[in-house]
Amino acid sequence: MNNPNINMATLRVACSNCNLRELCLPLGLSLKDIEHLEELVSTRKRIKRGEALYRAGDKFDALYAIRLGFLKSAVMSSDGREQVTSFHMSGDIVGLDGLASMVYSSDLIALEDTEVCILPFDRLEELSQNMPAMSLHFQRMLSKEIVRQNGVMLLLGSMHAEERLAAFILNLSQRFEQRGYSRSEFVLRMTRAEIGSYLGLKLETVSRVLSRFSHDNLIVVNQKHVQIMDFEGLRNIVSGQVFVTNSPKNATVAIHKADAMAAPSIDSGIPGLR
Amino acid sequence: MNNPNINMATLRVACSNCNLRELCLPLGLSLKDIEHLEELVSTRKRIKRGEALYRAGDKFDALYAIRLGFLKSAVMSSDGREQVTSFHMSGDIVGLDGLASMVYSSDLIALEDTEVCILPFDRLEELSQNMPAMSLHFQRMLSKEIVRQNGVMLLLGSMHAEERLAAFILNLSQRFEQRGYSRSEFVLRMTRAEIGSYLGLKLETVSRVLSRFSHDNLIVVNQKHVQIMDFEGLRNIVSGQVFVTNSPKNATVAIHKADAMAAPSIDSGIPGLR
DNA sequence: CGTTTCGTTGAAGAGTGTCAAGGCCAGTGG
DNA sequence: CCACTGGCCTTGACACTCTTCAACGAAACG
Repeated sequence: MNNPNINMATLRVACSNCNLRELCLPLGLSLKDIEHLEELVSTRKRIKRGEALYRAGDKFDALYAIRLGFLKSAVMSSDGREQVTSFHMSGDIVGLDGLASMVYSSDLIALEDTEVCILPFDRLEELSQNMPAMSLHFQRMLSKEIVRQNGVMLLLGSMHAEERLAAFILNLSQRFEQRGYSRSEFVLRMTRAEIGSYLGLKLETVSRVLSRFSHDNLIVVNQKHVQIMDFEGLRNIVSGQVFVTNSPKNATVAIHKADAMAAPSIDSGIPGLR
Repeated sequence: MNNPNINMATLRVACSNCNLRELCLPLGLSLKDIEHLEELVSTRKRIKRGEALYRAGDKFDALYAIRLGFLKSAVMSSDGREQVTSFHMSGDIVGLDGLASMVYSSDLIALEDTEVCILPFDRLEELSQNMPAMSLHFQRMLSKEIVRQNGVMLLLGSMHAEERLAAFILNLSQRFEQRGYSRSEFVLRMTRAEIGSYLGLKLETVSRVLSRFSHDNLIVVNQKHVQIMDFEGLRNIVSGQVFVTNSPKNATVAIHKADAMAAPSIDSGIPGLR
């Protein structure tokens, strides 16, 4: 759009200055390590809303660190149904699925204008060899994604619509908070249909459940704008204790369950997963 | 049980002789590499049916290569619901979820008496540094697991009970075949409830759908024994073209869809995923 | 300002879940 | 060897959640 020269200049990377550093880099890197890294991260790239950063079947040649924006990953079934497998925001690293067979296995689509840092894979490979900390960090990221997906499988496999949506909202809230935004008020970048695909629900169900939450004063919804009014209430729904639609179950039981929930140690980051 | 000395002796590892090598090792390792590897793989371990190799919250200190047997991974929701996230058989590497935070995030339970090779993590780390091929192979395994889980999410998020079970049976069949067993006749090592948990269904639904498949001559079921009679029929169900219960949909459309299905290139190994 | 996409809501129906009863099988102990 | 037990599987009837179909309103876009 603008003069490409100016773009290239302004887009030169500086991981050391990047305020997303804590999100995508391992802790305790030396200055020298970071210099190495800045050689790796060659350039940035901008994707407009609706465009794909890559598509299933494209040759895998890079990972991407999201600087700004919002994207979805999705896979397609043989008969054309789309399944959104995750939503990504600033600080996330995407493209991890491409490593398996050197071909991306999912589509990555920008839900709003997005800017990413390109991490070319061949240089990443070199770097891993010279920098054990980097290699380990990379493996951790992959493993974290596996753990996250375990949480989604739990959600898809054993939760009701209300639990899924409560968990979804709380998870988004948490991620916004980590990035310095409000945890209680944010704008959904995806459509109801995309939320539904991610949660294994139809868009009408998503809309209805959000309305129900709104009616019960758990949240305020206005199209894409969401404000959380009652975190505790949402958490109770995730734990499968309260169903806003039906007669409230035995309150004593609910409290006992809440106690039980306080105990577990591991925080998966996915509401509802122990 | 037996004399532990004898056990230790017979249990000394020999990756070079192991007939599962192609499954768990990267191709093109030098003899020297393999020698290194055999230092890594210290000992084996036996787990009896019903026992856990590890549990969520246990300190992560090793990966395991399954030599013989059958296991399930499962995560638990805060209110006690179990979600089976995968079934593992010989040649699989398990424990990948532990790397993320150095603590396993799932339970790994043997569904039959099982024998595994222990890959202590500290030695794996060393090895990765001296052996780039190993490090890359390891990253690929992690990425493959991510791709597999994408397939499961597709299944859980957008398929009907019959499609899920057809996909499940075909996937098992394929994995048995890869290991030299019959692809058309095998024994399920897991219960209906465990299949249901994995597929996001109740055990009664699993039972009913299997009965329906049996009634339609797609398979023969006798408790845990399954024989596939009609692969094509199962594949059609996965593609969402045929529903055995209902009136057959427009046949022409089905054929068109089948054509569309033939085109895509990537084989995810998960029936139904492009 | 028209067109399109997106979101909400209602009514009816399909697909699974729930509850319950009974059968099959392996293991155990008399 | 047989009866008993407990776990697993099957099947039916009914309830319920979610989907489907449809209509309409609101926002976004060119």
